[in-house]
Amino acid sequence: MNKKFYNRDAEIVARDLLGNVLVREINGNKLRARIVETEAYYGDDDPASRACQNGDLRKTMLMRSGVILVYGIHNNWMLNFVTGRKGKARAVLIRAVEPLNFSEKCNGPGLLTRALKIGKEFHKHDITNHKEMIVVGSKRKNFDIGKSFRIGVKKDLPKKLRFYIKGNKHISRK
DNA sequence: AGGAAGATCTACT
DNA sequence: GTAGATCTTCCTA
Repeated sequence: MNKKFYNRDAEIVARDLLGNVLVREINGNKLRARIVETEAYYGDDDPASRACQNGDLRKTMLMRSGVILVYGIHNNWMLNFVTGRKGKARAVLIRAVEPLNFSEKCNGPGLLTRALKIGKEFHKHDITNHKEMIVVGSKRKNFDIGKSFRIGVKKDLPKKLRFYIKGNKHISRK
């Protein structure tokens, strides 16, 4: 997926990311995983996002779209992509993926980063131009998209910002 | 320097 | 269903 793909509102990118394939290359081995669950995060006026505070996370969310943002919480790393126009503070969280050519469980944001060995090293790197991790488009998009409120957040916005592939067995929750 | 909060996961009841 | 582990980041003094 090119930069133009990410250069839209977080909600749109989150929805369009479903079904695409995340390719993680480790020592020449390619692990492929289909994205099945995402969430959109905003900076300003989003009480769930730490980017509504000052700090490195907010700064990163203000960077150009396509930047990888890795956020650590409770001994887990969260994988995000910065979206929207520069200066907008928006990002999409990858909450769950479906393993295609390996077997570790990826039905949760912390689990997938562990299975794919994604850590702080990727913070601020570029997902549209990276040797070890990219997202490739998929034509197989004949599925229904489900919507819900975000999971695990203390204070959510009054809007459904979580998207998932309906009926998929690898989403973190129904 | 210290502390609290946080977008989680696992295990046990 | 509930509790506890465990770590990074940000805020305050």
